[in-house]
Parts: sequence; structure tokens; C-alpha cells
Amino acid sequence: MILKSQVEWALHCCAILAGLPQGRYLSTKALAELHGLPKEYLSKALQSLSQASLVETTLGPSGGYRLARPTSEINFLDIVEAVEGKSRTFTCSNIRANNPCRPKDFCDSKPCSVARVMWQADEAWRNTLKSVSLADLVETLSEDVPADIWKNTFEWVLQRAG
Amino acid sequence: MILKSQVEWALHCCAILAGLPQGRYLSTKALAELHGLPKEYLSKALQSLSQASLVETTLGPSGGYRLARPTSEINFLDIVEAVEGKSRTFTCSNIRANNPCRPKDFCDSKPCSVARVMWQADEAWRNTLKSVSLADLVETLSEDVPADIWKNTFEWVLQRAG
DNA sequence: CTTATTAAGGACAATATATATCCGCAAATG
DNA sequence: CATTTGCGGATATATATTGTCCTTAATAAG
Ligand code: FES
Ligand code: FES
Repeated sequence: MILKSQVEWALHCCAILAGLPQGRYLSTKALAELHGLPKEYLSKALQSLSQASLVETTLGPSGGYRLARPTSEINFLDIVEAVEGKSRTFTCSNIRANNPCRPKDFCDSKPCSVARVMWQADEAWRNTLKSVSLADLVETLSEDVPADIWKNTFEWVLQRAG
Repeated sequence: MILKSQVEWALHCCAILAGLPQGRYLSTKALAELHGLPKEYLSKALQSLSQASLVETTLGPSGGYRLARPTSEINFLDIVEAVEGKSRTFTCSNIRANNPCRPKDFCDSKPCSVARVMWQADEAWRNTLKSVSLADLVETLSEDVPADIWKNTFEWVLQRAG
């Protein structure tokens, strides 16, 4: 089990969009070039963000993407779920029902104990992701990334932002 | 991203092995029949458990598997990792290094902030799985599964246990 | 108005992973 | 010896991921 590489892409793109001045857009082309990613395929990830209403788009030259909400109101889980889907990482195929000792018409009242534990772990994962907002990420990044690289990057971005 | 179905299989098989009397073995054939699973493929999952030293095996007629440790000393994470591997669910391909504004010889001192959050969530998932032992599972199961089915199942199992 | 640029999305191909089967080997049992 | 078992390798199939290509409609700039 492994998350799609698009998750890393989407999170980094959102981090860049989070640093964009109010009202400006950034295109797939710029985001792909900045991160060294295949433009067409990155586009699919951005479309997922769009469908999840995390970003807004506009067409034409100087078009592209911007965040649809303040950075404090978008969290990691929003982005991960937009790309990975919202289904749980553990799926129970109800193999307990194959037990030959069970009456054939027996109907379980609860989900299986095994599945409940797995889903509890899934919830812990989700809760952690939910607890970190894009605003938190930008703050951490601006501490971690050397000031000159950070500055140069956003100059580079602003030159290309519509 | 989705866990292999073998995870569900392995957990249920361990739950059965946990109910086995001291020193008895149960074969792949019996475990496959009990859960309605393809014997050959289930065998791969059990081999994973064996390689992780969670179970002991013996060959020949009346051979099969038994737990290698007391049920209180085997947890969900042990079993899940045996089947899924121990690598993290999020892999960072270091796309930040592709930023054209970075000096080419620049070397990051820390893992990326994005990855750190994802790994933190991964840890939360693992910690939850680690906190539930096979002993806990058996206790919950024996409460959830109707007493007669539970009893019949272990009669069925004991008839086949070597 | 015309042209260039953009997001959106459908079709498709390549690759990787998960699922499944089959076979031969060596150990254990009786 | 004959049978049963776990183990590992080889292989096949199905599904998911990754990636490309193309068309369409909207938008901005000249
Ligand atoms: S039957 Fe699916 S987890 Fe128990
Ligand atoms: S570079 Fe991999 S998560 Fe940031």
C-alpha cells in the first residue's frame, strides 16, 4: 500500500498557491516547471483539487489556479482525499461470512471486530492530516526553506502568475 | 491507496490461531476452507507471517501453523507489516529539489515539511495498530460473535488441528 | 474579430502492483 | 515407502498507477 505520487505533487502545489497574492492565478505549466513534473499528468491532480472545490480556476492566457478558501481553512486531509479519494484504506470483504459453521441466513449486527480496529487506525491517520492546515504548512516551510531560495521562488512564481 | 486483501486474511487467521490450544498446529488447508479463500494464495500470506517470526510451522501430516508468541505480545501492526511491508505509506520523491531557483548543489538539512506531516500521520496509524494486541482482539471477538457460532467454529478447528 | 493560451476531460498506452495458480523440493508423519 | 505439509520459484491475469495525446470551450490580449 502506497499513496500516489500525485499526493506529494498536490500538496506542494497548494503550498505555492498559498503564497500567491490575493486574486492572482498560477497555471499548470508554471507549477509543472517549478516542480519538474509532467504537465499533462500534473493537470489531472489539479483537476482533482478543482473538483473538490479546493481551488478556483480561470481560462485563457493569464489563467490558472488559485485557492478557493483561506489557507487556514484547507487542511492536509482535504488535499489528500481530493487526490486519493475518500474511501478507507482497509476494505473488509466480510470473509467471516464464509465460516462453514455459521447458519447461512445469519446476519451480523456489527461490523467485524478486525475491521473496526483497522478503521480506527484509519481515523487516527485522517485526524492527524486534518489537524494541519495549509497555513501551518506555509509557516513551517518559511522557517525551513532558506530565505533567499524562498524569496527567489516567489519572484519566479509572480513573474508567471496571471 | 488500499491495503491488500491479504491483510484481512492474515488478521483473521491469527485470530483463529490465537484460539488454538497450546502446541497444536492448523494447516493452510483448514484456514483457507474456514475463510473461503484460495489455498495457494493464502499460503503466501502465511509465509509472510512465518518470515516475520509471528508464527511457527511444522511439516508433514498434522503440520501447519501456530503462534510463535503469546497473544498479548503480538499486535495488529506486527501482522499488517508482515504482509504489507514496513515501508511508509507516503514516499517523498523530493520534488522540491527540482525548483529552478535552488542552487544545483544545495543540500537539504531536513526532510521536507510536507513529508514530515505525512509521516506523522503514518505514525499515528501505526501507533493505533500497535496498541491493539491479538489478546484484545480475541476478547472483543468472543463478545461479538454469538456463543454457539464461536463454539462450533473451534470444534470445527480442533477436528482439523494437528 | 482574430489569435493565443488556458482548464477540462476523454481516449489511450505503458508500467507497476495485486491477485492467483502451478509445480517441484525437502521435511515430517505413520 | 506413501502421504501430507510448508516453502519458494515461475508464471499468468487483473487492476491501479503513471503518463501522453487530442479535442473542446472559455478567456484574455492585440
Ligand atoms: S470479516 Fe472483514 S475484517 Fe473481519
Ligand atoms: S519534496 Fe517530497 S514531500 Fe516535499
